[in-house]
Amino acid sequence: MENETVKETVSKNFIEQIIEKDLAEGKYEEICTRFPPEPNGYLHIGHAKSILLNYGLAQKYHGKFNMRFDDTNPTKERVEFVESIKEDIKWLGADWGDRLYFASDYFDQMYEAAVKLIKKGKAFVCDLSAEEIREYRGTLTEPGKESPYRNRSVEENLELFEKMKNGEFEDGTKVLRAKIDMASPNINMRDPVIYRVAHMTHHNTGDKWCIYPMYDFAHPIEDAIEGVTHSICTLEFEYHRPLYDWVVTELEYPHPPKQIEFAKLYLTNVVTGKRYIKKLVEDGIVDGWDDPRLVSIAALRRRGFTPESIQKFVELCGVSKANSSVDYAMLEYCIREDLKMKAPRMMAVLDPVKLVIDNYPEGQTEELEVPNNMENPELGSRMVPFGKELYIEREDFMEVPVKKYKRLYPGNEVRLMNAYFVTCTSCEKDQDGNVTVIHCTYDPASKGGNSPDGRKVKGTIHWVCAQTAVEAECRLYENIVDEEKGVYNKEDGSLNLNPNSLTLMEKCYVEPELGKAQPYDRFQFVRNGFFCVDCHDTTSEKPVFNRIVSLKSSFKLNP
RNA sequence: UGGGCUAUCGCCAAACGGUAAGGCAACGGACUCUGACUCCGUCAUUUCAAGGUUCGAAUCCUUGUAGCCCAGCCA
Repeated sequence: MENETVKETVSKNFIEQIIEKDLAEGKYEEICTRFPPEPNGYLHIGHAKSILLNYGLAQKYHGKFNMRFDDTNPTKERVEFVESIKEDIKWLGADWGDRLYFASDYFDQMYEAAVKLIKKGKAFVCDLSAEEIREYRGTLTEPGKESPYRNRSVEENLELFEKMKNGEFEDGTKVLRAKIDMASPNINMRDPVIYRVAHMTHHNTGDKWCIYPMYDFAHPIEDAIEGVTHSICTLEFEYHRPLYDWVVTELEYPHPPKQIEFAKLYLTNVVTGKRYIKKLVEDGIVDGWDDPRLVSIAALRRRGFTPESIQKFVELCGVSKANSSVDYAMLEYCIREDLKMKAPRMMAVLDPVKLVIDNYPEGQTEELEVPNNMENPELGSRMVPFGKELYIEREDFMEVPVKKYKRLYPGNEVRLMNAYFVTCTSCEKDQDGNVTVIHCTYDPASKGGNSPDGRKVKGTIHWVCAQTAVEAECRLYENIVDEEKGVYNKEDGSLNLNPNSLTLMEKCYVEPELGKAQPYDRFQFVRNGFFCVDCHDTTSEKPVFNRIVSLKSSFKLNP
């Protein structure tokens, strides 16, 4: 509700500057952007940048945002992907309203556009094979040769193209090419193929067509038909822009759209890129497209990231034309920032060891009221059971403390969070020297976590009551930091390690309240990080928590 | 070696000829019932390099250097 216009003076990115200039010059009355994925895979964090950028621009300048499936190549596309893409975009918060389109719905218009080019003498049917076309194209340093079919008459081209459409030719035997310039230094302009024959069932148009337009021809037409004003795409299409412009010019669209390119988003230490994620999935290195170790939108969602955190992240990354790789720490910052006030702060012991309070009455239990989020009273409070035997984090006890250690060690007094002060008296160990039980005494006067005599303790540790604790499984994902060799080996194309290392903590104890948590519920586990209930393993008796992100710590137990 | 694009702190990224924003990370310190959070402080005399123009250059000019992209009937 509040319009805290503290709005930091965020500088405008270069696309916003272009749009504002166009608007100021009256070039367009209203802008229109679009997100045009090919339904050939799942969306990932990189797409989020494009989606949120296009959607955000439309919002900011009170324009329109189109959702369009660029489904011009049936060999790669599946309906399964169009559904997942729609779901992911909705989840991210981009609302296309009723502006959902399919490039395949424009096939008739594209066909007519091709006929128009033929009639203008700007396109011709070519009989060269794929290999021959490649040979004729020339190289990066040498100009190409003109196709022997380049000078067919308009009538012949028209007739041949119609026959292509009617299925009279086999796949690969004929293509329609734009007639531009075989000597152009820009290879994209060397009579590019704009229509190919492919006898294949399309997910949307079925068997109606056996010829399909190429991206370079189809895309500008799609944009023009929809009234897109700013067609924002990634850098690799920059060199295609002359062709984009050629198409809209030759087709004589009254208000041609304009292509603008920006740099893709890369994240350090993770696998971005549809191709590589796909490979990890297909090779069985991960469980599926939504394996929480991935950075696909589905995976981030399952891991527990919020749409808000991703919006914030994309906003923070900015938009430019410089290839760059954003530090994963930035994403972590965004999710911590978002969940800090929203998530209840609960107690869970991931690596438990038993703590016995020797002077606590045998058989006694009590319930303590604990605030759900000390910094956000709106989240209320809960009752947490307490008893003689508790579990605490193994890490919170050291028989021989290291310097500066302020948690539990023989003789030291600490606070059990929101409960009592306890002083460690001794510990029991097994034959291997592992601590099995820690003994302590408590100060009944310190109930609630403060001593009436005003004495202070240095450390506060978290705990769960052994008798009422719920067993759970926690999955810790640790991002690989300072790992310069990365995940993908460019030399041999191999993927040598997971984007995040995974540690399974199978015997965790959580407070009873957490046992009731539902999929997607998010919590901060005191001193451990932010966790989210996994949405998959609902069959399991034990709740499963995915760690979204750990908490920062300036104290290292093992330096 | 043809063409297109890009170079500003460890990582993103502003600055549009007027004297290098901001965020992340890092590092100090304060605070703390989470070694978290919060708070305060430090962090580019210099913008890939070298020349030049100018009272004045990250911005303009020259010449280099490095990286990315393009030779699919993929998008």
